[in-house]
Amino acid sequence: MLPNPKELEEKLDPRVKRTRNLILTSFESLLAEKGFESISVQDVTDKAQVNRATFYAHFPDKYALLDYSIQKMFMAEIEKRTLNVCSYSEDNLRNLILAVVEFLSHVHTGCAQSHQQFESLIEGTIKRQIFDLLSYWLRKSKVPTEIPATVATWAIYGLASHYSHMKKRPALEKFVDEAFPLVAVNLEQFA
Amino acid sequence: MLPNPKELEEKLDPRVKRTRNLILTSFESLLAEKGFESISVQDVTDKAQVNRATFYAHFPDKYALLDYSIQKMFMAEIEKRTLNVCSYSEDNLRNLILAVVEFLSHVHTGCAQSHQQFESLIEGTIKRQIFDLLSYWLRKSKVPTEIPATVATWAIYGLASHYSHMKKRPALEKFVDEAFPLVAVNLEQFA
DNA sequence: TTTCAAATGTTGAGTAAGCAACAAAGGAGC
DNA sequence: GCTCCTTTGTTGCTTACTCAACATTTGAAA
Repeated sequence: MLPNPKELEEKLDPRVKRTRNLILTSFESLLAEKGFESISVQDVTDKAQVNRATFYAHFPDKYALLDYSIQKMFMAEIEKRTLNVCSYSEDNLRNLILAVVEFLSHVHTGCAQSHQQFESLIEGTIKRQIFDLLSYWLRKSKVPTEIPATVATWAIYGLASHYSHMKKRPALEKFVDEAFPLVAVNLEQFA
Repeated sequence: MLPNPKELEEKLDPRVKRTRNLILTSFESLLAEKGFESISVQDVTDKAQVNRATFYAHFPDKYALLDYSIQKMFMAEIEKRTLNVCSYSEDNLRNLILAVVEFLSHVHTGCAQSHQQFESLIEGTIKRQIFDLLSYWLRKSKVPTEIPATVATWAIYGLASHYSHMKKRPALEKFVDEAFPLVAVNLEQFA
């Protein structure tokens, strides 16, 4: 179920793809300039050179746009490591942790401001993505995966959030090496 | 009459502006890769991500597109020097010669191949632009300007063409200094 | 508190772009 | 000559985008 959104969006009307990209690009460049809350739909459509009514034809509001944007960026991080076309293994799990950490760090450096509101929106979106990915990895399992996937999801996000907020960040590799076993233990039955 | 095409095109439907820009950008990047004759309308619309039928809604054929492209690029060169909002003076004339020389040189370096066919299409377009500009410069004259403007137009283009085809080009300033009086003499009655 | 400007969503009618299918015109190779 | 394939323009129908106008909501200043 997971590795296919590509096919879907490639069959979209070219105008739709173009418009969404214009909106997305505009939004991401605005995020680099100022805080999410101070960005208006006007701002986005002005910079994208798209009519405001068109925006609402694609997104219910700017929160949906943030969600969409986060999803796309995170997915890119996942696909870069081909974690979207595989199953559970310790190695993949380690890479997933790395991906989440790098993604969150990237968000914190790339966005002008990130208030609590903003961060928790991201948190929800990313945790959903992680959970879906883990569920996909464990899809062949004969035992229920919901609980272990949930635990792992929260643990991974928590680790990444912690790391990206640390004042003195340790080396990435070292940090992941230390944290990894604590997550892996919850999933070792699927290895 | 001359300095206003801006206003006109700023009132265009945003979709039209967007589409024309996509087509134009695609075309200019293709010109940098291969010869004009070997570029098909397909090539242009593929790279522009625009439907082929849409192309024909904007341009009769690829020759019209070339014309449009040359006009825009040349106009940019003219506007950069604010030669579109002034009247005849020796100084402006010198700058015009410089602009044409630089434009033609730019074309010869920026385009992959330029056959005779291609060059004469450009020649026609540019000469029309030069002539219109000179006519605009002389618009307040009480005597007929057609003949002198024609002579100057051909002279200027000829100089630029000559320069941009030279094997060993002399310094630009030196060349223009030498050529300038020969053109100016035809227009000195308007100074 | 009141006021006022700015942002949010929504609507209906007009216009541009996409698409598939077509006839016709080269151009390359046999 | 012929075939085959590509490119060229064109068309009718569908879908997406634009625009102006509207009623609400929000937030900041008076």
